[in-house]
Amino acid sequence: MPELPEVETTRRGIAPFVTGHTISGVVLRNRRLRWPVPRELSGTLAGQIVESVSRRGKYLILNTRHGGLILHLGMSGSLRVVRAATPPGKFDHVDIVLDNGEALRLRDPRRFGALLWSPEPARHRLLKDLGPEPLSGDFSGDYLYEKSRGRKRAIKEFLMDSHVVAGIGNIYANESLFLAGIRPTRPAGKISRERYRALGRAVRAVLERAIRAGGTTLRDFQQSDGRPGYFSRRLRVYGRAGERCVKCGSAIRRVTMGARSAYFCPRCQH
DNA sequence: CTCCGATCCTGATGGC
DNA sequence: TGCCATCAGGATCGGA
Repeated sequence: MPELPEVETTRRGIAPFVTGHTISGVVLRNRRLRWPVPRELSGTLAGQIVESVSRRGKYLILNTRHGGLILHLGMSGSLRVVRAATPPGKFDHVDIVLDNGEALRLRDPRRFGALLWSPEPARHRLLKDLGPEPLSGDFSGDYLYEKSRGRKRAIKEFLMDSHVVAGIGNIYANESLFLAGIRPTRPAGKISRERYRALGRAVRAVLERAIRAGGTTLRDFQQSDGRPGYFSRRLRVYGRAGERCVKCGSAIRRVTMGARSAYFCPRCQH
C-alpha cells in the first residue's frame, strides 16, 4: 500500500499547505496505532513551525526547529488537508491542527501506521538503520550486488528489506523484478553483478514512473487531494495471476513467499 | 549475523 | 440475504 511512491506523492501533496505554518495543537481521537501515539504530542508540537516536509523510505517527517514529527502510513493510512471543523470519519484518528484553521488529518482504518516525535529524527531507532534511498546516488546495482553476497534469502524478500534499501514494498518489488527479468524466488546471493545492474535501473525506473502517476491505488490509498493513484493501470505483474504477460503472453503466476504474494512471468523471469 | 514466523487490524471477497 | 472464514500486508520482534 503506501510504498515509496505513495508516500512521496503524499509529501508533495501536503507540503505546500503545511510548510511555514504554526501548529496550534493535535487532536487525538484514537492513540492506538502501531505504537501508542504519545499523549503529550499536542503539548510538544503546539507553537512549533513546520519548516519542511521530508521523506525517508516510507516515513514522512514534519521538520521543525526542535526536531521532527515522524509519520508512517502503515498499510492503509492516508493524509488529507481539511478545514479543522470538518467532521471526522470513523477512521480519522489524528488531526494536526494549524494556525490557519486547517488540519492535517490522518486516516488509517487498519491502524498499522505510526506517529512519533523525535528531537533528532535521523537518529530515531526507526530511521537510523534504514538502507539507502533508491532514488539517490547511494543506491545502485553494484550496491545491491555487494550487499547480497552470502545471502540465501530470495531476491524479492531481500529487496523488500528496508535495511537493504528503503521504501520498496510488495508491489514495487514485484514490478522491478519483472522489468529486470529476475525471478522473485532466486536466492539474492547467487545473482550476477550484471543482473543486479539491470535490477538497479529497473527499481529506479519503476519508482520514478509510479511517482509521476501519483502512486498506486489498490483499495485504501488516495493522494492528499483525494484522487486515486494512477499507477494501478500500469502494473505489469502485481495482482495479475492468470492474466497474460505483456511481453510474451504466458500466464502470470502467483506464489506465496512468507505470507506475501509474488507474481512473475515464468517465461520472462529466471 | 541471518533467517523465519508471529503479530498488530479491518474491509473486501468468496463460499455456502 | 447473511454469516463465516480467509486474505492482504509493513516492519518489528523474538526465537532458531
